[in-house]
Amino acid sequence: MKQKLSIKAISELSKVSVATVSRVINQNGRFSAETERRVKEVIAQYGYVPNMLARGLRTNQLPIIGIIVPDITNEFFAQIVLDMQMLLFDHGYSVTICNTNESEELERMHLKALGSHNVSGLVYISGGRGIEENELDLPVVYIDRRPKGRQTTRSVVIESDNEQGGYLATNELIRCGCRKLVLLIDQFGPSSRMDRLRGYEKAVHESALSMEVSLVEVTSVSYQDAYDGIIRYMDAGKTFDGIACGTDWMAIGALSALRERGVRVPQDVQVVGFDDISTASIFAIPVTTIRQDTKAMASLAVEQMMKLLEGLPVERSQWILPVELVKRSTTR
Amino acid sequence: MKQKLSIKAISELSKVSVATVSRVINQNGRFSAETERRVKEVIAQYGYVPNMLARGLRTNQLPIIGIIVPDITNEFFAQIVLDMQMLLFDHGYSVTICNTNESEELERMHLKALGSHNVSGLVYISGGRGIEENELDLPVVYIDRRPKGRQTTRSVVIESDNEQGGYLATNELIRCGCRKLVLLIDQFGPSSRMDRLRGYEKAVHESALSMEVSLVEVTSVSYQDAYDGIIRYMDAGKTFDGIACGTDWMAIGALSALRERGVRVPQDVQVVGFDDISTASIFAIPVTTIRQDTKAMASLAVEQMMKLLEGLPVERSQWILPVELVKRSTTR
DNA sequence: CTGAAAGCGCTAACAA
DNA sequence: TTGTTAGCGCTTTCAG
Repeated sequence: MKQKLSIKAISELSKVSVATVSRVINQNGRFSAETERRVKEVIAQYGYVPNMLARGLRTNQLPIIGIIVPDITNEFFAQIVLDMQMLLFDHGYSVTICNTNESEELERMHLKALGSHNVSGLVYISGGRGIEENELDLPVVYIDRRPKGRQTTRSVVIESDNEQGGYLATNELIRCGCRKLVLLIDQFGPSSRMDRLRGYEKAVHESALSMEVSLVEVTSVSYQDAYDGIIRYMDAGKTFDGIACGTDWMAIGALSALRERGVRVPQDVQVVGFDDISTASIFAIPVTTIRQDTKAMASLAVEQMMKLLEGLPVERSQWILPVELVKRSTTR
Repeated sequence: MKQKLSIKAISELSKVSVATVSRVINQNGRFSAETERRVKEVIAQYGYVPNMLARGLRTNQLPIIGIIVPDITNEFFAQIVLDMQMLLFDHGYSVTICNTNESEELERMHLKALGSHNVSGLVYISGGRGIEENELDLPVVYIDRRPKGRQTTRSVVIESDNEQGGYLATNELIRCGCRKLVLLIDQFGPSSRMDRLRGYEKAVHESALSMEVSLVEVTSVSYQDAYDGIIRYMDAGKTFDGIACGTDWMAIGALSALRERGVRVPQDVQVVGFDDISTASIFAIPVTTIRQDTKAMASLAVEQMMKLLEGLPVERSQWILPVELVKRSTTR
């Protein structure tokens, strides 16, 4: 097996001290052009790769970013994770994924593990309690959620304009003639969902029409819970003509429930989702939804993370990205 | 900020040597019950967490498993990754995800990075060239692909019974009356797709009917490529009455193409997918497909990985998991 | 500009 | 049963 070389081996091969090799590798300190050339040559020739553990032990950190996410199976999250992973890789960082399944217990344990691995930074995607001041002194980028407590100094929040999204969604329904709205959300409700709610209400308020609005709260953002929730709601004899959903999968669950009960969409009831995952566009009735710009979120997240890592000032600690209504067939 | 304690601090606090603390933590060597109690108490009280980097530097490995996957955005892969991450976590391992985007270049670079981080093992999900003998001396579990070269000693292959899957798919089409089949696959074709092809052929052969079979090769397993492929095929004037697809997203792309051209499913053309991702079940026409048991794959993968890590013998180096036909509405 | 040497936190001989 | 100590491979003073 290809024996791994140490910096010592390289130093001997290139007739300089390990200190100098280290300097060349990290491009700090001084060294002559000639030395640099020789060292680099040896490194290239033998395919030397520095041992990150040893380096990490000295510097107290590894070029790894921990990503904490509720469920990588959710396309919306997966998309962000994918993009971040690729971008971070270009900066020389690896990522380690921690699925929390929305469990705070698991989150805490993951946090501990990440700490013991001396990761350089953390990305929190949606949900969870967030990191507390002084718990782990790391740069943190929050995506799609605001931490509960006060925001720590070395952290940045990135989210879509959820309020505007909620507003656009509700507005679309109202504009298309809905007067009895259902807001379908999960009861867990991180900040992003709360913001959407505010947008819903703002739109209703602004319309100045006599509207009826009710909240249907379900356990999770899953297809199944949404489906069950709407079935139950209908079976309780409630009527409505529009549903604004917290996520696309919820919208799809709701649509399935409506189909199950023979309700026509968009004639009898209109529906708007949120996120714009690919399934939304190819569903039986392509779903009108609010698109979040996952690519922009990922690249902004990485950009800000790099600044935090380098100790550079960040322009702002909260970023709000625009959203967009994608009109398809579940609204008239 | 909560100062991180070292093993030395713990040893002083509990009035024993660092060696003893290490013994207690790793539960090896000998120590009295009383000592153990005291050390454990101190550890618990101060919330001490061992520094994995230092440990890794000594032992030459970190409790991290690298997962190499083409695209985490694909639900089929995401599901396996999610389950493995959870299971591995229970064994004290973290995972780091490497998206290769099907690029061998990226794969090679990831491999290098993983090596420099001294990961304990590797999981290869679908695609890529695989690890070569003596390239990196690690336990490797391959899922949904067989390595190209000779299988290294410390490796295990886990895959669905793809041939049987192909057979079931084609058989279903034939049984439902199809006589002019299209096999829609991606030209990249890792081993799994080749096996499916063999299954397709076997079914055709066995039927002893006069069948017409043609291959439509597309660039990738994406929705769009499948859609384009079928549109192009139809526009070239070709006719057919059944399509067996390499993946569910391909099936969904094909179905969209058929709808676009006004072809009725399953009356005029019948379609079978592969994988059984959730979108398949809620598509406009719920897709008949071959279900792969991702949960079983993930848990078997982790189980085998643990054996390899512990140097235990593995019962077998190749595992083939059963698949299942899920009949829905794209076949009669 | 370069080298010698200390030490990051831990494990594993080797002694006691 | 426990303690002492030598590194693992690297970075980083401190001298030269």
